[in-house]
Amino acid sequence: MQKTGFLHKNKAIFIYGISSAVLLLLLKWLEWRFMIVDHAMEIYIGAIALIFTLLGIWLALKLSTPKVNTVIVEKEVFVEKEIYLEKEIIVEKEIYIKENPDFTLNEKEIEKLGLSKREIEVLELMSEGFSNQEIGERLFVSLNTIKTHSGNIFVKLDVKRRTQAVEKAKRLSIIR
Amino acid sequence: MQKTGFLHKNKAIFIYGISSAVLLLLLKWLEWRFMIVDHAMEIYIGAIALIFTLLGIWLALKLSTPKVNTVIVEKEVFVEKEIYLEKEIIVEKEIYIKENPDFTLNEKEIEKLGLSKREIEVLELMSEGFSNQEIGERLFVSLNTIKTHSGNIFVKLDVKRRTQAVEKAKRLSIIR
DNA sequence: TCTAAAATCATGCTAAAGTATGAAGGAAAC
DNA sequence: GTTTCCTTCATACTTTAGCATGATTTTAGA
Repeated sequence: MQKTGFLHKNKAIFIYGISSAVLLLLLKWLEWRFMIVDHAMEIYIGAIALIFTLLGIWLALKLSTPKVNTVIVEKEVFVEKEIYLEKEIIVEKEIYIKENPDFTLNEKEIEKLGLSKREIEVLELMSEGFSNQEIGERLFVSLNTIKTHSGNIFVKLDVKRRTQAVEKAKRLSIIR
Repeated sequence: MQKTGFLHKNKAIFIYGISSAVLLLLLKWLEWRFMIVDHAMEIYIGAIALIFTLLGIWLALKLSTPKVNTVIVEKEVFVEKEIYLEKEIIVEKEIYIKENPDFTLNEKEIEKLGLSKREIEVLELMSEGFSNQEIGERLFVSLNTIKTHSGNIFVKLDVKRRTQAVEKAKRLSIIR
C-alpha cells in the first residue's frame, strides 16, 4: 500500500531514471559502434553519474519525506458500492465519505460561545440540511421556537445565515 | 494541447535532461583539456559525483515539493486571549484547524451529475455561507442568474435546499 | 458552419428564513 | 426567595430563497 503509493507519487522520477538509463545505454552502443573513445572510461563515468543521481534523489526523498508523513492526517475513506441488476449489468458506484474518525467535540468553544444543549441540537440538524419546520418536527417543538433558537445561534456565532453558522460550527468542531 | 500539457508537467525532467547534456559536454571538454594532468581523473570523477548528486537532490525536491505545499494548508479560526490580571501576563493562543489535506476532487461524480464549471463555483460560494446576492456580486452576474444556477444545482444534486446541497456536495467530494 | 450545451437575465410568484419584541414556565444558582 | 438562564411559544414584519417559465447570448464540439 505504501510502496505502491510511493511508486505512484514519484512516478516521474522513476520514469526519468529508467529513460536516462536507456539513453545512456543507447549512447554507449553508439560509441561502441563508432569507436570514438575509450569504452571502459565512459561506462565508468556514466555509471557514476547514474548512481550519484539516484543517490541524490534517494537522499532528498529520505530527508524530505518525514515532513510529509507527520502532516498527513487521513480523514476520508472511500467506500464503493456496486449494484447489479439482472441481465443488464448496471454498475452504479456510489461513493461516500466516511465521517471524520478523529473528531473531538470542542466543548471549550461551546462554553465560550455560550451555546446551550438545545442550540447544539438545532445546529446539528441545520447542518444536515433540514428546514426550520423539519427541525421543529424532529424536536417536537414549534417552528417559532426553532426560529428563536436559530436566531440566538446566529448571534452567538456572530453570523448572518444558517449556511454560515454551519460552516463556522464545523470549522470550530462544534459539530461534525 | 496534450503534448504541451505533457511538456509542462514534466518540465523539470526536461530541464534536468538538457542541463545534464550540457554538463556532459562541459565535462567532455574538461576531459580533453586535462587529459595530460596526473590527477585529472580523480577530479573529474569527483566533480561528476558531486554534480549529479546535487542534480538528483534538486530533481527530487523539485518534483516532491508541491505535495508538501498542498499538505500543510492551514486556516485561521480564532484567537484566544487569556488575560491574567494579578501578574499582568497576557497570553495569546492562536488555534488553527487544518484543512483536509487529502482532498481529491471527485470529477467522476461531477461528470455523472452533469454539473458545470459555473455551478461548481456557485456551490463553493454557497458552502462558504454567501447569499445569492453576494455570490452574484462575486461572480459579477445578477441575482437572477445565481437563482437559476442554484435551482439547477438542486435538481442535479436531487436536493431541496442549499444547506442540503452543500452537505451532499461535501459528502461527495465535489467541494471541500 | 451548424448545433447543443452553458451561461446569462428577467418576471411573477410562493415558501422559507430571519428580525424584533414580548412573554411565560421551569431549573439551577446565589 | 429572588435572580438568571434555558426553553418554549407567539405575532408581525422584512428579507432571502426557491420555483416556473421563457428568452438571449456565448461557447465549444461535430
